[in-house]
Amino acid sequence: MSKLSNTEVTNTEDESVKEGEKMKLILDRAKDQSKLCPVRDVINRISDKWSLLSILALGTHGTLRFNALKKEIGDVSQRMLTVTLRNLEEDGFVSRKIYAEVPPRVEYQLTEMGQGLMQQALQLADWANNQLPEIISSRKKFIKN
Amino acid sequence: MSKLSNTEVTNTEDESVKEGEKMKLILDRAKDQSKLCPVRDVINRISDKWSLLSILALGTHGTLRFNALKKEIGDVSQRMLTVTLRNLEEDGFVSRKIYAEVPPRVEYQLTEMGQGLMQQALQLADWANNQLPEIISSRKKFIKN
DNA sequence: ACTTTGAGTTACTAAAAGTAACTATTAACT
DNA sequence: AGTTAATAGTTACTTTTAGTAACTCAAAGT
Repeated sequence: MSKLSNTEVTNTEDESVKEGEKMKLILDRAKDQSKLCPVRDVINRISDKWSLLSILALGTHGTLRFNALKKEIGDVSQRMLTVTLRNLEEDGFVSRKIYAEVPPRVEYQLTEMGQGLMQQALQLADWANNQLPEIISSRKKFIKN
Repeated sequence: MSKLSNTEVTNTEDESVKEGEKMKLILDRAKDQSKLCPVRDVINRISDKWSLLSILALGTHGTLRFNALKKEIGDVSQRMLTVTLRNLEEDGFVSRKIYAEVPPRVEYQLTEMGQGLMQQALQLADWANNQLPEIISSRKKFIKN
């Protein structure tokens, strides 16, 4: 089935580290609250209302200034866009270039890693799109019962 | 009803619908708040603190009773696990079987679609794992400046 | 001297996530 | 008979997070 990684996860070793093994490791990590879990981390980052939208918008446009991005997304407030972009910047998904002008100009774009994240998001989105009918029908049934 | 097309991700059509096109459609959908967006939907569902963990736990164990799942996850409260499972059930990612016994027995397991979601999650997790060093170093730098 | 512009902050309110303590049911134990 | 134990939840409450509206700053245009 689906190739499990796009960036050559596994090493010199053979492919015998299978899904099951990997899954176990990931689960263990997720369960252990003491060390940081990349799954949770990434999920947490993109799980708010605006991160994915920002990433997708930047992905489609290449470079956008703050207000252009804001307009592109449509209904995000200034504060939330700022917060979102700071978070994405902190993790290295977007870069932020400030030009010392007045009025200020700030340009945002995806980093390479950000583009990778977008790829991931798109895959998920694609899958989600395909599942949508089933999800919707499941919800309808659930409400009935 | 029967599973409709969850293994059927990519269809009979040629591959000529490329990323760019797909991306645009997805973005448009995401931006239009009036119709439901599967990306947001799925992201929202798995973005809370416990959904992914539940899915991964069920994925590794096949079937689990409520308390077994609770123990497996470790630090989730009863209420949050209930809420999480209801949400996952509502969307058709997990199934819930109640046995009329005393004390009650309720068994949870992933549906086929739930397994698909887990695959998606694992891919994301795998990618995230690979990016972790870069994310961490990015965070360190960010704090400094 | 007053308004506009871009990219934010600040101070606040609404909503969501999370916790601790309670319930229902019946079998088993004392 | 009364108490306890087990499972799968609820209810009532508190803490966190998301979100909004109004403000700031510096220079240029009118």
